[in-house]
This record gives sequence, structure tokens and C-alpha cells, in this order.
Amino acid sequence: MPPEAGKGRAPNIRDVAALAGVSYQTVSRVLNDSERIRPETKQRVLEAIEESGFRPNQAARALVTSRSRTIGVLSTHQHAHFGPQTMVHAMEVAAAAAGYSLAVVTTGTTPASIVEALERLQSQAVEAVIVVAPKVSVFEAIEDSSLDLPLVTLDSSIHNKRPGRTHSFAVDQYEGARMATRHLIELGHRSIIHVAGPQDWIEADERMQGFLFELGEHDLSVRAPILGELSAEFGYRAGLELVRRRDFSAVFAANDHMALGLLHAFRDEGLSVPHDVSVIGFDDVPDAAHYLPPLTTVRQDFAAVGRRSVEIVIGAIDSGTLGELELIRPTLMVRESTAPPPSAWR
Amino acid sequence: MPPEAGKGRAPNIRDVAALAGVSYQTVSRVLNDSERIRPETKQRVLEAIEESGFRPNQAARALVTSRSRTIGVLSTHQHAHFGPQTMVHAMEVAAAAAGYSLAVVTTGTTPASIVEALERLQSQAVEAVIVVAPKVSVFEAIEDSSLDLPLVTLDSSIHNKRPGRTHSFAVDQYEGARMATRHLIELGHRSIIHVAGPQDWIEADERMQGFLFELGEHDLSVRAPILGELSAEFGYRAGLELVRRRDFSAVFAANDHMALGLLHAFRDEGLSVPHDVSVIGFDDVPDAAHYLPPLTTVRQDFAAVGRRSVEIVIGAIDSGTLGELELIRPTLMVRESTAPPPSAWR
DNA sequence: CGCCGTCGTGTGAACGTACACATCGACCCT
DNA sequence: AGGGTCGATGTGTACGTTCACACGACGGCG
Repeated sequence: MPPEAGKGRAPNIRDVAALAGVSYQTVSRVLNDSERIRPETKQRVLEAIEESGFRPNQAARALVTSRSRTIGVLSTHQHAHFGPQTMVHAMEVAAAAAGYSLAVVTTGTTPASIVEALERLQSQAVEAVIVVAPKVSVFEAIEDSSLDLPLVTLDSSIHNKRPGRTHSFAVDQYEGARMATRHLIELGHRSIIHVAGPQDWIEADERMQGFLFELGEHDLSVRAPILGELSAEFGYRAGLELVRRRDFSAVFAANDHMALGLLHAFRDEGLSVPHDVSVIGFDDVPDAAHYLPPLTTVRQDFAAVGRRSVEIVIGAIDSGTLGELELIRPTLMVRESTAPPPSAWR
Repeated sequence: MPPEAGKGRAPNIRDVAALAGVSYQTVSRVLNDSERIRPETKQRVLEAIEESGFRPNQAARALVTSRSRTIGVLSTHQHAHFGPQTMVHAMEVAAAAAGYSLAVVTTGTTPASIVEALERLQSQAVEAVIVVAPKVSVFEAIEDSSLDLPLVTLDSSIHNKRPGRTHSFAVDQYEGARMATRHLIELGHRSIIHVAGPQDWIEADERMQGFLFELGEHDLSVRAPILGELSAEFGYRAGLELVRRRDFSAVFAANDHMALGLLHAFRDEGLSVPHDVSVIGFDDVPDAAHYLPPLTTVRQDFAAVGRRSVEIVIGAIDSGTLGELELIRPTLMVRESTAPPPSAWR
């Protein structure tokens, strides 16, 4: 008999039970592989399931258990780049392995749209939430929205301690920024500019803090960072402006896209990287190794963050409590966009 | 009374009904905004909903209607780039506007993993499927898996007509490839190489076909295309190889990442783009305008594809039939990586 | 030798909603 | 004036599953 060949209605556990000659409850037990079931009975039920093409009805299951086995992911499109994409994919895989599904909701960053997104997640009865939009306003919206669910935000808030129930986990942005800055300093740079991301983005702020701290450690003076969006376009404009100032020998960009824009601007203005000026990025997107010149940058293991975040929230669902969250260390990828400063700067 | 302050149990329509002094059925009618309900009654019910913090239980609703209001998206990580990301986001927005949710499942491209992904989608009771992994093997797996759902694949299969129930929709890759090729020809190039993507990817094949057709139109001879993955890394290796041959004045890369790798290789080998050789890409990723030199490429409106694909499947859910699917035209973005060939090539 | 615990399985409810139908009053038309 | 229609709301039931509990058989133990 071909599966799914029935009378329109999908088979349910009673059909399976009849086929196997047992009660529906026995089928249910097989489905939830409880003990207390004779191996041969189990076998018979499994065959009946196979033969009937039975597929458990998630809605019915969710209704009676009031568990959706779904994890909500709140993401933002503004940041629709390599990192989030990689993290969400890793979450998907990890969730599937644990028998969970993902409900991904993308949103803007206005309070209204975040509240609306949380509504959508709640109406999907998610059991936990992972937030990939680490923005201050997002946290505020979450705090306001009195939702009572395990919630993890993917950021490394060392200098952005927040009250309330939000826990965070991520690659250590602060440490990454320190690594990048230290690398430039060790090459001999004394005048370093930071082209930073929007400061209401936690990670951007963490990178800035790490940068400032490391400068302080080496008694280097701080030039005002340039603030803008994390795009190549902004990096380009910032680069054009920087060329006019010429009061630096190295630039630490808050991400690789910005760094690409900087490379473009410097090139347009006749500055050679790394001969005249060094540039370092952040993220290590796959393209970074093929920028001109290949970009020195800080690699984040996004996949690990995604995987781990799912483990964390599932642990929280089961135990009701978030464990200790240890940040992941980034690694420095030295390529060709950094070099010792020209002699005039030593 | 604060919402959600109850006794553990979430309020249901009966609670709301009691609060409003009506029957639960009346509440149900308000929820599904049917007519035949007196405005003042409706108002009273809405207030009761507000006061109780009631939120409809999707599981119960899905159980009784046997409709999940969920659209499944089958995506592949191998292609975890700008295009899919943008499309999925647009789908999300469009689906939400129509009262649907998305269930995104990412997968490898082996038959086994695709079957498994389809299983997962079916177990989530999706009402339609959008496939963002336009690979031949994916279609075969779909055909095998006797799933009886509206299904749209996001590709432009002109030269890959397939049997069965799979309909396709996308930006016209064939036309885009023709536009790119024509642009090079109009600049005066007679010897053009195509660095192609994997030919079991429909879009990669369509681009190749468009390229070949346009060459034929102008009686130009065809050099063997180079086949590989759609990454900067592969573009770089292909570029190194091409430099040794030197039997071309222009390269059409199957996507922007590949083009970036080519730029890198040519630069490494002392070839100037576009002076010595022209390079054109495909996609117009946001970074492309800041490559060195800024990349001439073919822009696809991914967001439109995402939006439209959701409209299409929702239409199919409602009416049971897919409408006519008209491909979206891409646009040529001329920047600085293409120029007339050096005199030796004229 | 009878009692009780355990194993394996079955029976009755309940989850929260929507659909089909029933009810009840008011209004219209002849 | 009375039957029919329609508009507004209420009542019963079903969806497919799991949980709590009941039940019979079997074995060990006092």
C-alpha cells in the first residue's frame, strides 16, 4: 500500500494503533520512546507507522503539552550580513539536532517594530528567544515587554551591563578590539584612528571600548573616532574624510565592510595600503582574504556562537536557569593590509 | 489588573467570554473578524481581550483548522550569501503582512539531507514550500518525496525545463548573463572567458547558457568556461590560471565573489583592471561598488523575488493553483572594472 | 500459598479553538 | 395578523495528542 494513499485525512495514532493491534496510548508511548514497552510491541508499532505513513501532528502535541519545541530568533535586517547569517544557520542545525525548530523573525530597530516582532514570536508560542540584534533600544523594548521566557542576546556586554533578565553570550568583542589595536601598536603605530559602528549597537561599542582601553595601556593619545554605519559605503566616505586629515598611520575599522570602503577611498586618493597607512578590520568575512590588499582582521567564530546559544537556551528551557556564559575568544588573522608605519611616523 | 497575572494558566477564549459576558463562540467570531456581530458587542469583547492579556493559541487553532499558516523555506547554507539572505528577509516581511509565519530550514545539497529537510518541513505542517536551493539534485529529491504542497523554486529555468509540479520564479539569470556579455562585446571585446559556477546549480547554468547564446549571436568563438564554486577563493585560483593563458581580454564571472577573487589574482600578477583586462560580475552585492576597481555587475532585485514568491505561494494556498510566473529583469550596473580592450586585442 | 510490587498495556479525560447547527427575537411582506 | 426570513448569539462536537490513572498478569517473597 502506498503511503498517503488514504481518504484525504492524514492517519493519526488511532489508525496506527488499529493497524498494529494495540491501543492508541501504546503508539503514543512508542512515539515518545518511553520505557515500559515490550520490544516486539514497539517493533510492531513502528512497522504500522511506516506502513501508514503516519506523521505526528505537532499542533495537537503542542496543544496538550503546551510546548511548541520552537525557539524564537529575533534578528535584524539592518545587519543582514555574514555574521548573523552564519549564526542563524548554526542555530538551525543545533536546534534540529535537539528536536527543536526555529522561528526567525526579522525586524527593524525601532521600539515599535521590536515590540511587534516579540508579539509575533509570542504568538508562535516560542519557548525561548535568542536575540541577534544587540542594540540598546532592543534591550529596552524587551525589558518593557514583560515576556517571561529564557532569553539570550548575542553580544558580549562587558561595558554594557544591563539589569533585568537578559543574559548575553558572544565572541568577546572587547578582547577582539584589543587584539586588533595591540597588533597595530606592536607594528609601531602611535596614531591610530577607529572608524566605529553605531554606538547604540552593543558590539560596536564593545569594540570601541576595547580600542580605547588598549590605547590607554600604551599611553597613546586618542583621536576622536568616526562614527557611522557598518557598511562599505560609509567606510568609503569616512576614508575620504580621513585622507584630508592625515593625522594617523593606521585605521581600525569596526568591521570588514567598512575596511573595504577605507581601502577604496585610500586607493582613490593615492594612498598605498599598507605602505602609507595600515588598515585592520573585524569579522573575517570570506571575501576579506581577497580584498586589495588582503585584509588583516579579527576572526569571529560565528558558527560556534550560534551552536552554543541554542545549547544555552535549551538548557534554560529544561532547567529553568541559564548557566555560566563564557565568551568565545576571537583570533587575529594577519594578512597584508597592516605593516609598520612609514618612517615619518616613527 | 495587570495582564498575565493569572494562575499560571494562560487565558483562553472562555475566560475572555466570561469577562465580556458573552459566549466563547462570540469571542471566536471577533477573533476571526466575521461579520454578523454587533459593533458594541465586538467592542466589549476586544476590551476583555485586552484586559485579560489573551493571546490566541496557535496550536489549538492549527489543530482544528488543520492549517498552520506557515510557509516552509528550504535554503542551503552552501550558498549562504547576500542573495538568499535578502530574499528570506523579504519573504519574512511579506509573510507576516499576510498573517503567515516562515519555517526556514537550511540544509546541505546531498539527496539525503534534502529529504531530511523536507521531512522537517512536513512535520511542521507547512502549507507551501519555497526552495532557495536551485540545484538539480534538489529538484530530484523533491520529485521523489511525493509531497503534495504548492511549491515554488527560486530559479529562472528557461533551459532547465523540468517535469513535475515544481514551478520556478526568479530574476532572469539568462537575460542577465546576456546583458553582461553584450556589455563586454559592445566595448569591443572579442575574446571573453566565463568563470562559471557549479553547473548543477540552475542559476549558474542559466548564466552560462545566456553567455554562450550571446557569443553566438555575435559570431564569437567560445573558449572553455572554467567551472568552480561561487567563492572569492575559487575566483582567485581561476584568475591565477587564466593569467598564464592570457588568451582573453575580458572575464565574465558568475558572481561578484568570484569577480573579487579574479581582481585579486590579476592584481597579484601585475595585470591592471580594466586597462589590461575587463571583469564583470553578477549579483551586485553591497560591497561590489567598493571593490578595486568598483565592479561592473548585474544587479538582481532579490527583495522583489522574495516578496513575490510569498505572494505566489499564498495565492496557491488559497486558490490551489500557481498563476503565471513572470521573471524579473535584472539591471546592468556599469562601474569601473570594464573598459575597451587594449589595442592588441582589437 | 496468598499478597504485593512491577511490568506492560488500556481507558478516560483534557488541552483551546473553529465549524455546524440550534435558538431566539425582530422585522418585513402579503 | 401570521408565517417566513434574517441577524445576532449560544450549544454541541471534533481535531490528535498526552497525562493521570486503572487494570490484569506475572513473579518474588514472607
